[in-house]
Amino acid sequence: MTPPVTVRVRFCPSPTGSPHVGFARTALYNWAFARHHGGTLVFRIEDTDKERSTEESYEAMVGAMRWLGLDWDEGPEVGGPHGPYRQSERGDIYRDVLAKLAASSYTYDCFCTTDEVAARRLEAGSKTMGYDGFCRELSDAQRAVFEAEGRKPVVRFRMPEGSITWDDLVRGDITFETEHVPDFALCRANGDPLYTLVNPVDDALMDITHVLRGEDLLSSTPRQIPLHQALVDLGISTVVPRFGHLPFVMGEGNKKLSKRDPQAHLFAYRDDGFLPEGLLNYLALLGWAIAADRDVFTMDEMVEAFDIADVNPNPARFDLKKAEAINSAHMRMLSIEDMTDRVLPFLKHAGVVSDPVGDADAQLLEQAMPLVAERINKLTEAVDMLRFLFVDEADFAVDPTDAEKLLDDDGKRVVQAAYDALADLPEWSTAAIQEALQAKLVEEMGLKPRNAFGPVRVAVTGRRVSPPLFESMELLGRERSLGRLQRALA
RNA sequence: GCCCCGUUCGUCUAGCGGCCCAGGACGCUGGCCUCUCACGCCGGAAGCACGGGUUCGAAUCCCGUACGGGGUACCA
Repeated sequence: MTPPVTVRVRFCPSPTGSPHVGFARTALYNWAFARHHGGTLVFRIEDTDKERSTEESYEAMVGAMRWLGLDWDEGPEVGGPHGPYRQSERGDIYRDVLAKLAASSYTYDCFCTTDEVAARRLEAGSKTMGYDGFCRELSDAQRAVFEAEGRKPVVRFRMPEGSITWDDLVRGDITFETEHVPDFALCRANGDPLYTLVNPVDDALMDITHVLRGEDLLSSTPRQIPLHQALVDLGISTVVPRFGHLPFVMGEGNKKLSKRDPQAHLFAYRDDGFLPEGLLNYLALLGWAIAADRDVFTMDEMVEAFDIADVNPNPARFDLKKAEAINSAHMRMLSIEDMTDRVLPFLKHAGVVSDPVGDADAQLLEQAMPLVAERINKLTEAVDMLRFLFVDEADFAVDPTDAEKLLDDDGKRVVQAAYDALADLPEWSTAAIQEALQAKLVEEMGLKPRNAFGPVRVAVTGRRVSPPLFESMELLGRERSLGRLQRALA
């Protein structure tokens, strides 16, 4: 199933709150679909809900897309021929479309209050919820009565008779009987347009060909298709887009990942040291597979292989462990230079190096990164791994728990022996250090390697977990290394 | 209540009628490697929700049931 070459998709979050992982997954699939087909990705901001939309959230949405590296062809900051791309700036457009719709009686004014509708339903014992069409065929006289009462109408779409069927890109044929789809409101009584109007209208006006969105919007599709058809009929647009409804990303338990869930926040992963490409790769796996026996891939590879028809319709649970494992695979794909660049902000933030970083520290970092690159799974892990190299001697501290475990009396004897072996070492190199310690601690004292080097490691790096010991000591230098050994004996 | 969607190892998935007494990954687990950690390598346990059909043959198609999810707003 090859879509036309003129693929145009959109990603249109509402700027309410902080972007979450579902946001990223939907953005990713739209992006991959657009790129795969050489199409256009429109980034639109759905901020018609003035109560909940915030500028801060808008900035976060744009920032999230930038961090993820998902670029868009039309939208905020890049413009485009169908702007503006924030719905709060498109009021005139919606008013105009609403007027055209009303003139062709696709819509009607409805004066009912929510309470009245509910009361009628109760009385009739009706099984269907939603609006009952009371104002569909209002006479001028009835209308006049309502207006005399000072009522302001909402505008409702007149749902056609029959059924609505579409071939969902993810799920295949889906049919709704329109008797189960009540006439819905397109704008508030005060004239403010609602999502129900604005979303399909913008898709139509922006020539969107494929709508890929969350499963939660599936039941709004039977309302949107007739509206699109009305817009085509009125010459406002030319085609009804195709729809594809993506499965949810679920959290713990079996609930859709909600914004209140701490695990849901996208920036939490950024701050935790995830690589955007690692997170994206993991998110892609939640509903799509590149091959039967493979799950680590680059975004280029995803673009090449992505087919919306392969997307799995059932909801997927977010698994942090696997996300970390995938991220770790991407960490190992990074060059040392690249990883260094990405680790640097975390080192600065933790105060391990100054900002901007000094020449000496930069050089030390360059030498140290190869030692840690293979043993960290997230960028943040470099901080604890490297701190001992950069810290001032006065501020150097040994982890109390590790000290208690390894720097007991036996441990101190080992450290003393290590000091003796190294004090007069003619050449301070990894090989020489290793040779000297090996000879003294292992061969002479008969210690097992892990028991020999453990106490030394804690004394020198401050932790039981560190980069390789001998290399670390070389980088630290003779004076600081010996100083720390001595300090551990105190 | 009504409408819609979904259901393969604990989790994410491959599978689109015979290649499957179901493959991969994460996790778990036994071992190897090893100066810690991490990486890497070898092995193991673990799954087609249930019941009917259709068919020579079903994880794959159809129908029910159960369970899960979504919608049912002058939110998006």
